[in-house]
Amino acid sequence: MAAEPPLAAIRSLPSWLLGRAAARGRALVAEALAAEGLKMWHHVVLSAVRDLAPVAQADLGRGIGLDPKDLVGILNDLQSAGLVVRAPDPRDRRKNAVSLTPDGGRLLDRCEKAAHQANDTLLAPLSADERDRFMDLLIRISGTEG
Amino acid sequence: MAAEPPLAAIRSLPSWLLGRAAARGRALVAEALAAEGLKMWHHVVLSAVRDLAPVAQADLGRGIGLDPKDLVGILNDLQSAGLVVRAPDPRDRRKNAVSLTPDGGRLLDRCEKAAHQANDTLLAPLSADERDRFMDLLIRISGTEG
DNA sequence: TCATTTCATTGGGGAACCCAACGACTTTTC
DNA sequence: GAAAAGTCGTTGGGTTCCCCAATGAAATGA
Repeated sequence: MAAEPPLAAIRSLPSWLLGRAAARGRALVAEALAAEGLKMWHHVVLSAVRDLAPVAQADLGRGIGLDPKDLVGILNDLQSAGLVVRAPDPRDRRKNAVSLTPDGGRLLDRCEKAAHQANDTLLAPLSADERDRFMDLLIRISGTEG
Repeated sequence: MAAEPPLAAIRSLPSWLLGRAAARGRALVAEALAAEGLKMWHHVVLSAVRDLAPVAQADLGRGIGLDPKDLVGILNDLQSAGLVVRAPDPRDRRKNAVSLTPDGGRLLDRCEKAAHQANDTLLAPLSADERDRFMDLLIRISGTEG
């Protein structure tokens, strides 16, 4: 029963540390993407569209865990900027087939570079070996592999 | 250059996984604390007050990284519920000396139990050894040790 | 004395997250 | 082939977290 330093009760909670680390990561990535004029979700959607195109909005949202409501706004932004196109799906007229434009592909490349740099900064305190280990643990905790 | 599975570009970003894991942790803790009628920040402030009392609001906010503006609202809630008291500091009349009431202490105990259970659920996929390792890495990434 | 700083408080706001309901359209089922 | 049930994109609402600017009161240092 050693005397705990002040604030240890909160600071030693995994959920607390996770929140702080995530906030730091978010801030670093947001700062990096701001140079391209994009938010985090713009980048995420852009990347998912490249991987899945042509894809319906509902499938897109499910793939990245984004609410359909919020996806509408993101796609409006991306389409206005000419990074993405929505085309009616002839096989199912309820659907929009979302695809990447050449401009969107180029911007995505730059975003990925920026995001990777931000993540390098985030993980700077860790060795390469520790980063691998960290990612492995993170994947198992995040519930992403379902 | 093995073909990456779809969505790997985003899902393999540490900042992305960190965000998902933190969201899961937040949800688990929020659910646990809801049984006591408290939000995450109520619990955090309550815990910090116990460790630091009597403490000025500004010091409290700095200790847990909470904006002074938001701290006002949290303390209003806690004081209305009789969990915390604000007393003018005779040595510096600008300050409010915040302290815990007996009720606040009892509720905090219950909150800590609930929060620990939620964190056990969060870390359930990890062995005890891996949890220690994960926490160590997390501390170094979160920028909390400054 | 007076300039600077810190205090608690009020104001506003951006961004991530989630839920309910709608018209248009599809598929299923009788 | 018509009604039922489900899905699509969209619009509406809402909560939580995180940060900045400005105020009046009070302390501090020159």
